[in-house]
Formats: sequence, structure tokens, C-alpha cells
Amino acid sequence: MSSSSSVKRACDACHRRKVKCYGINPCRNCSSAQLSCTYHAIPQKKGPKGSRAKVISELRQNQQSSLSAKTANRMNGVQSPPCSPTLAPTPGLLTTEIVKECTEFFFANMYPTMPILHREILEQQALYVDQNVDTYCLLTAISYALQRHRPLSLQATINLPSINDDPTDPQNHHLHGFIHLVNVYRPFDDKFVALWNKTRTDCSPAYLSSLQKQLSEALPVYLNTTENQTADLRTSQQWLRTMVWQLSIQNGCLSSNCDDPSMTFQYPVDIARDLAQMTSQFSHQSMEVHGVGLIEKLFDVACSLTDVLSLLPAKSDPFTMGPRDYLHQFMTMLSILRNGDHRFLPLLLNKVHDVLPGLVNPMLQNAPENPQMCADVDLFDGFGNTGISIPPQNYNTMATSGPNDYKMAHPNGGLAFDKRIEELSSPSVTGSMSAETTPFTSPPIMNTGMEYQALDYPGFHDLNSHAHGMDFKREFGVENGESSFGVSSPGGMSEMSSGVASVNGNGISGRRPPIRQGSGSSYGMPLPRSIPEFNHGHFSRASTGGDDMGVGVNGVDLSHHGYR
DNA sequence: CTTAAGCAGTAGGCTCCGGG
DNA sequence: CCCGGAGCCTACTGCTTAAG
Repeated sequence: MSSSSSVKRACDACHRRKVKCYGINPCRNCSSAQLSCTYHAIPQKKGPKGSRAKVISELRQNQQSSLSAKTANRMNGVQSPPCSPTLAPTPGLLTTEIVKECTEFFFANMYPTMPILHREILEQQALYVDQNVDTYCLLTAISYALQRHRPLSLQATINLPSINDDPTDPQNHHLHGFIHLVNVYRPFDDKFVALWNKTRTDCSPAYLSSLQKQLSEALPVYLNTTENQTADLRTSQQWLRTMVWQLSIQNGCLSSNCDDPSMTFQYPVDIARDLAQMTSQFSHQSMEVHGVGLIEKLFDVACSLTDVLSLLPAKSDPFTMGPRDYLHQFMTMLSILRNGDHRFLPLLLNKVHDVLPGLVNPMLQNAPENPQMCADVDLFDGFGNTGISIPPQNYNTMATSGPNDYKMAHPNGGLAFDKRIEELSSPSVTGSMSAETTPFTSPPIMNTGMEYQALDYPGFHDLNSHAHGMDFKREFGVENGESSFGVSSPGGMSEMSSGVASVNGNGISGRRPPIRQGSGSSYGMPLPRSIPEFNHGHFSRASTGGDDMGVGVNGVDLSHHGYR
């Protein structure tokens, strides 16, 4: 404590003893202790030495970590222990029971897609967890990943695995699925990432077509894998097909009269149909276990579907499944997966509203603040038709078109929608447009810092009268063991729906940033900040370092280890 | 636009109270 | 007597603003 009588400088002895010095020589303390009163100590230089605000940033970080830990514990109904002020492990924070439960959960659910830990070794080391810092950190990371629904970010330094790598591993049989997953991602090398990030421009239709072919052949029709693995494999495969298709349209490689379905504007519908049919066969749990990575993939596929949806004619037969029904399915999935933690639903709804403004009640813009409002959303007109006759609000923002051009794209206007898309997406056109005005995109629709409360999406009224709040399995036709959708070969390219690629459409609205903005969205949509921007199950387009960018599977970098 | 002065916030050193 | 730590002091830093 400093007082008005404090001396400017304490003598060496008083300074060392931390007692009040009176400043005289010899001072009272030195006199009574019979010490020589000296002032030899060299005062330290005052003021900050390192970078400024180091302490305050540390404090902020510590408080944030503490808050996260408390939140996580509260979620599990566990009383939060006092936060350790040091970096040392807090005794009792990670109990044997928690370690055992996490281990069990990991090997039961996540090991098939993340075979990165050896169970016996892990269990052996877990006994000495307090003596083994590395294992402690690893187990803590697993706990964190499980509690926070985040994939492990451990970087693989292994070669391409094979079934016979370790005959003693009791989990060996799970490698089948993992190798399948590697095969799905194998075609995505540095070249693809460079093209994706636009650090390369030599993108040929033949290359993209070859990629689609490899993708469609990457998985066998019948997978000898667990349901969890199958859900991840099938979803990843369809999502990657969508990514390649997006690259195709970015490079103006699509054509309305191409023999290769993957090079047409209809392809997202095929993908959506296949994925919708596949996901209908998966249990809720088998999809949720993959966390937000799988949700993002569903979201990406649904976004591409939405983009082409505005161009499709109303289905003639209201009693068959169509693109809008697939979209409905994806919305329902986004609304119920992850226990209502559906940040992607409002993004998709906003995109639908933006691309197909006639479909969604304008009040939907307030959806995040008004969760119940989703129950009243009438997306379709009751006959499975979207509001095709209503021009997109921002259509006239496109550089190549005046406001009146819409009439040309309208069915009555007489311009084929494929023709129209080709015109809009051809390099000669897009080259004159800014990245912001590229077709097939969504404009920035919300702030990055936006957080969404739990948002119910009980469904919207449409022709198929999907009941609100329906059970997941019933909703997707699983309960009675059959899908309510058309049959298509899993993972393969399917025939186009009849009549979908005909002349129709109202032009394509929106703008698409060419570079993926560091989020799960392939549309450059700013996602809520709460959605982790790292460790998505796929790569990010935010990076400009395409050449050294690894293509990952659930956060595991495969590109440097022969998975090319 | 550049430069310098002023200002506010920050970090670290200091004294020394008071509990053990 | 030891020493943790409260409170004060001051050098330092980065931002803002005014002057040239």
C-alpha cells in the first residue's frame, strides 16, 4: 500500500524485507537490525516490455475459456469446478468415468470415420492419465470434441491405411469404411483446390467430368460398413458432387444439351434426389454423430438445389416427388438434426426467400427473432409450385440485364432457361461482372456475428402435406422400411427427372462471391460466428494458398500422405 | 498527406500493510 | 520475520487530432 509518507525509494534492506523505509540513511529498520543501509539496487526500467495489451488479452482468453468450461459443464448437468488459475490440469476435472464414457462413445460412433486412435493403447494410458500429459491433452481434446460437437483436429501423419495394417487391432474391421472415405476424397488434390480457390484457371470440362465419374464410382452400391459410416460416406459423396458441379458452373462448363448429366444445370436436382433418398434410410443418430460437418454438407447441397429451383417448371404431376419436395426434406433435416441447433436453417430459408421471393412469406426475414414464425411459412403455393411468376427482387442488379430482361427469361418471354443460365454463367459474361454479381449465389443475408436461438422448423404446408413436427423416420419414410422417394442408385449419377430441364425459369438472382468465405457454405454466405470456421469436414475456400492446402476428411489432412 | 503533440490506456516496478 | 498482494507510480504505446 502506498501512503502519502511513502519514500521515493526504499533502501536495499527494506526493499528486500518489504517493510516501510523512512528514507534516511541509515533508516530506522537498518539501524535496529544493525545493517548497513545501502541503495545499491539498480531500479528496473518501468513500463511495458513486450507487446502491449498482452496481459489484458490473456485475461480475456482465460475468462472465455472459463466461460466455455462452465457452459459445457452446465450442459451436462455437472457443477462447474473452480477454475484453475494455472495451466496445470485441475484434479478431478476429467474423471475416470468421463474418460471411459468418452472412449466408449468415440469407438462406438466416431472411430469408423476417424480411426486415429488405438483403443488398447488409449485405455492403457488412460489409467495413468494424470502422469501422461500428452494423453491427458488428447483425452481432453476428445471430450471437448464430443461435448462441443467438433471434429478432432489431429493431423494424420500416416500412409494410406490398409485392412492389414495392424492385425491385432480389434477395431480393424472399421477400416473398410475409412478406406472408402479416403477413396471418396482421393480425387480432390491440389489442382482441384487451386481451381476452387481460383489460383489456377486451367479448368477443363474433361477434368470436371472425370472428377464426377471418379466420385460416382468411388463407392460400391452395397457398403459393408456401419450405418454411421454409410451416412457419412454417402453424404460426403453427394456433397463433393455438388462442389464439383459448382466449380463447373463457375468455369462456364455447363451446357443444356450435354450428354454428361453432371455437366448440365439439372445436376443439383439429381444430387439432391439421391441424397434425399439416401438420408431417408439413415437414423437420426447416425447422422448427428458426424456433427456440424454433415449438416453443412446437407446445407451446401440444398443451396445448389435452391439455385436451380427457380429455373425449374412446376411439376405437372402433383403426386410425385419433385425438386421442391427434396428442398423441403433438407429443410426439415436442417431443422431437426443436432437437437435444434440449426443455425443453417435460417440461412437456407433466407436463400430460398432471396432466390425465390415468391415462395416465402416476407416476414420470414425475421425468422431468427421469431422462431414460431417458421410454422407459418408457406413455402409453396399448395400445388408444389413455387412463385415462378414473381421476378426475383434483385434480378435487376445483374450487370448484363436490365429490369425488363426478366420478361425475356420468363416462360412466356420465350428464352430457354438453360440458354439463359449459359448466358449468365459463361465466362464472357461473368468476366464483366464483379464477383459479387456472379449468378448462382446468395447475397450476404445476415451479419456474421449473428447468433440464432433454437429455431423450430416444423415444416411448411405443401402439396405433400408433411405434418408439422413429424417423427424423423416417419417424415423420411423409414418407419415402414421404405423410402417415399424414387429409387436411384446410391452414389451414382441418376437419370434426370422428366421435363425439368425444359424451357422455363425466371432468371437467376443473387450474387456469388467466387471464393468460399471461410465457412461451411459454398456460397460465401457469412455464417454465424458461432459456427466454427475451422475443422469443417471439408476444406475452406478462404485460403489463398491452394498449392499447399490439404484436402481433409473430418479435419484429417490426407493430401500429403499419398491420398492424391 | 505527413508529422508531431496530446491523450488515454496499459504494463510493470515499486512501496509497504498486514496476515501467518 | 516472511512474504502475498493491494495500491500507487511511471514509462511506454498506440490512437486521435491539429498543424504544416
